[in-house]
Amino acid sequence: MRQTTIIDIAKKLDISPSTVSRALSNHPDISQETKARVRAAADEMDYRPNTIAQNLQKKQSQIIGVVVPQVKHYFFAEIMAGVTDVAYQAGYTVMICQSNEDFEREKSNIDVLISHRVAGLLVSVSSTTTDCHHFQRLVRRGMPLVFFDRVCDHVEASTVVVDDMEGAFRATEYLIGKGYQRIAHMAGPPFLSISRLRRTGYENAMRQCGRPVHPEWIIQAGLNEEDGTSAAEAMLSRLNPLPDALFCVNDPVALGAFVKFKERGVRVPADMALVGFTDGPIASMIDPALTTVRQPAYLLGKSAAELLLEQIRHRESRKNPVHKVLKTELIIRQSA
Amino acid sequence: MRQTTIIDIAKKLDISPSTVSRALSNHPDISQETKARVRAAADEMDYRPNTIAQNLQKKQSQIIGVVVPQVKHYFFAEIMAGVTDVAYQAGYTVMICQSNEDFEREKSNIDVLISHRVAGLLVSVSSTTTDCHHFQRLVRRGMPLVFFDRVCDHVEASTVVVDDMEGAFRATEYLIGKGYQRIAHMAGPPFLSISRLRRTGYENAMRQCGRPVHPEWIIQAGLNEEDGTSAAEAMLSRLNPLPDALFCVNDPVALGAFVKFKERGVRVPADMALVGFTDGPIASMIDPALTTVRQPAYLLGKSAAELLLEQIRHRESRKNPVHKVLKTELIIRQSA
DNA sequence: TTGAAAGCGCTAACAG
DNA sequence: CTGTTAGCGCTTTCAA
Repeated sequence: MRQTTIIDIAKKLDISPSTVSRALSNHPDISQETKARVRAAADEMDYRPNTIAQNLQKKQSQIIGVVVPQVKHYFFAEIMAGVTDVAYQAGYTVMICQSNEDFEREKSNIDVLISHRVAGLLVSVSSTTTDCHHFQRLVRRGMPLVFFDRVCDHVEASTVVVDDMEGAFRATEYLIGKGYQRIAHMAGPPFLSISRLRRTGYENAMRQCGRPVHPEWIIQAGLNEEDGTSAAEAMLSRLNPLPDALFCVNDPVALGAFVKFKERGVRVPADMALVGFTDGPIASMIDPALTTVRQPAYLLGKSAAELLLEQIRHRESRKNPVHKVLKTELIIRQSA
Repeated sequence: MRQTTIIDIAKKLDISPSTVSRALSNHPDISQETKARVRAAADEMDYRPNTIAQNLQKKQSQIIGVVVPQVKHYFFAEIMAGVTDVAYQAGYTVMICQSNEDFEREKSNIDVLISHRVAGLLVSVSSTTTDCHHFQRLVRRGMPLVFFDRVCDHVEASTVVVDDMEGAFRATEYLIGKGYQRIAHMAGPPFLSISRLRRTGYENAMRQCGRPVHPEWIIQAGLNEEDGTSAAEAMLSRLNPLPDALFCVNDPVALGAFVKFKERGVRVPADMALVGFTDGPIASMIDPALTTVRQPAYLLGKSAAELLLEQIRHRESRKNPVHKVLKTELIIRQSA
């Protein structure tokens, strides 16, 4: 598609391209009359500035690069909404890549975004990411970078997360307070910060209340519904006596377990209390409704984007990483 | 962030930038030895090609622009997953904008994407979009453009949609076959193609089975859960006798109505059969599980992206818009 | 097999 | 107030 350029306008008006450029950017030096003529011509010729050329010249773009594990997960989709809104307000556009929880793809996504000379990077690492050296290099070279939700330790970058440990602690504490005796935990992929923190929150609450932490009560699962279902299957066949309460690393896993329990006639909450983490749109819709830890997803995306913009605009802020922790809230419903 | 350029490499190796460029793109003219040296240096210096410069030179980018009403809606998030995957495979990146169902923002999104000289555009129009002239202009000027799900009539662009009318027809037909007597419909925003088609499908099924189409049985709603809730509220207070079945424009609306029914003691399906459209992740989780028309969201995104790539790569295909219609499937569960 | 030079569209000194 | 010029990083003729 052939687009009108500043030169086309200049020719038509018989003035120089620089005058057109200045007129378009409302430079004070240019006369009102010229500005008016230029604007009229630009309008008529359907001129759209070539951001590519502008960016090349300015040696940086107004693009925010985002890498998420899976766009379709409600949690990330909601975060994206926050990011996109903030970016739009600030005149930035977002370029989005999904890693599909694959480390290699994550690296290649980053490369692509770097090649596009994005102004900054927003990333939530994949569950298979164990090596964070490429992030360290980026930061060292001055690339504005903010991790959200799933962070890389040992990287001097700003982060925005929720109080995973605290949220998990409160949820477990709540179950203990309700008198449940055998409280199990379905944990997420071990390398992920969120998995570790939530698990630790669970363990701390147990210990602090004088409960033993039985290793067999910690069931390794993933992050998806299927993982919850299969982990529940395993739990049902292996544990005797069965736990009477289950705190899951996130909603999807809790929902997967819920489905299995229903299928097997395990009543929630009578036989098994159930608590999730996220408070996605499904939580309140199931019966019994899911007790869960609410994460402010939109706000998380918004904050991450704001932090990144701050870093993009102020070089110094890059040196002082900020670690923002958003409050979660235990939403008590019928499942526990 | 200062990035290594082709010139840095050239200086270091004491050869010309053009040689470096050619070596990097594996040009046959360059000797193996030079190529090896260049590649080694590029690696060592952590060189990343400047896509902006490449694009400026090629006068087009490897970016696909996407405009959706709301990224956080499951349906669109899933579509995005399809788009993103296809784009990644083909070496394209996706730039995403959300219109938030606002016509002005939609236009401004398009402007931004055009300014970035995207290779093509994928759009699902907002519910407030009634004027499609800007799209017509784009197409006339040769911009590859594919509408998905929500299309603009009278624009010579390719489209990928599901068989909305057919899906709605089958759903309604099913309700009739089950013996329901007073089948109502909650319709979406009137300007949207999907709203009109689904409504028509409902009406056609009613007529074809010799049922009268009572205007008061068609309740105007929106597309979100809140809309379903308030529409149900209105229905409950205004209609007497109450319908005994309700076909909704989409899942969220059905879910919103479901919540209201539960609250008011209207039993589903005993007092009111309920059918949705989409088959999002909530549908199967509620109790009774929602009977709904399944839309292949991921496939829709994938097809739209493929169609767009085709148009980007082959000029001629732009002249012959393709209209792809994906099959839906009636998923029968317990709510009807 | 390699180098020099021009140009993609735009901005910003510098000059007038 | 406006024009000239150079240059952002890269590719690509045209020459050598």
